[in-house]
Amino acid sequence: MDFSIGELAKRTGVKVPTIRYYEKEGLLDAPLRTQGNQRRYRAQDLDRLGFIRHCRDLGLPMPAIRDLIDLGQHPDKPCREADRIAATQLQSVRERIAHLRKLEAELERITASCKGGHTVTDCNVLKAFGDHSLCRDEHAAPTKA
Amino acid sequence: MDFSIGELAKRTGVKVPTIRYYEKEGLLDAPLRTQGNQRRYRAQDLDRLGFIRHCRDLGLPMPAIRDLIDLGQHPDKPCREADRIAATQLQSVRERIAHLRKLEAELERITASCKGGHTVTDCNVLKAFGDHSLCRDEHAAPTKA
DNA sequence: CTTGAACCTCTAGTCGCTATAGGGATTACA
DNA sequence: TGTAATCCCTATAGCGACTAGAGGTTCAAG
Repeated sequence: MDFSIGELAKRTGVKVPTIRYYEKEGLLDAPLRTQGNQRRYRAQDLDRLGFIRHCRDLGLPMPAIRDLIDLGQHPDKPCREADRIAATQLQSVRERIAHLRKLEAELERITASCKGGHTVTDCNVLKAFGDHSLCRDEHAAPTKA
Repeated sequence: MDFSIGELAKRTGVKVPTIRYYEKEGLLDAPLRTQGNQRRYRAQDLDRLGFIRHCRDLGLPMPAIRDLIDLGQHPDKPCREADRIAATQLQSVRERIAHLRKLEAELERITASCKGGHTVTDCNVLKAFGDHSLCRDEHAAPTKA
């Protein structure tokens, strides 16, 4: 019926300190304790932690997960908000991909410029790292919105 | 000839506290100071900071930048190391892209599952966030090597 | 000579954990 | 019942790469 934090960790693949951290951050409810002050969890905590873990794997930041959990507690609310969170995350993922693809292109160009020139003095790689004007594109990190 | 930290910031687009941080971390040499203890920079510092900034824009972690700078100070060394750093970074960028593309696919699927079902009770988006078995692929974050 | 902008150092906060220290609880087995 | 192994507890500090703020000093222009 009840199980320890170690059991919960084993069943979900989430590490023990991380579980305690989620509790402190309010993503997991504080569970009952034994007389000796140890946490004892139930099936519903397993579900909740599985939800959190999947959201984290999908890259959602913790405030977004908090919002989704709150939403899950109010079954009558419209699910527009959940959809908005998913869409926002999708957009952010796409922006990060776009940025990384530019980096990929520049880094390809930079590594290709190494003709085995042997010493640092005439090293195109070092030159390329130093000089943005050699780049085809802008590629500065996006100011996170 | 010499200029202040604010000037250096303006010319490179790197913020003043960040410049001080780079100095503390050993990426920038400690510059000369005025009698009143204010930093005064020269052209070479501008070049160095430009190099650092471009590397950061390309996503290089600070230890890699440190290595490149060290390398630049020893013109006789082979540039193999610089090439290796670039190649490593390229690989890491490619891995991150691969991961994000999986997330993108799952998030597309999740957002598409919202048929405007109106309330949370029958919200496919929330279900999808909670249940990895609905996903087509593995998409957990890669354990960073 | 005064004003106001720019500078100084130091500390703490960001995010999502992870690691460690220094202890107490539980469980399995003899 | 004793004891040893393994678990669990709290609290604090660290990661990377900055950013923000407090509280005080110096510089440059008028």
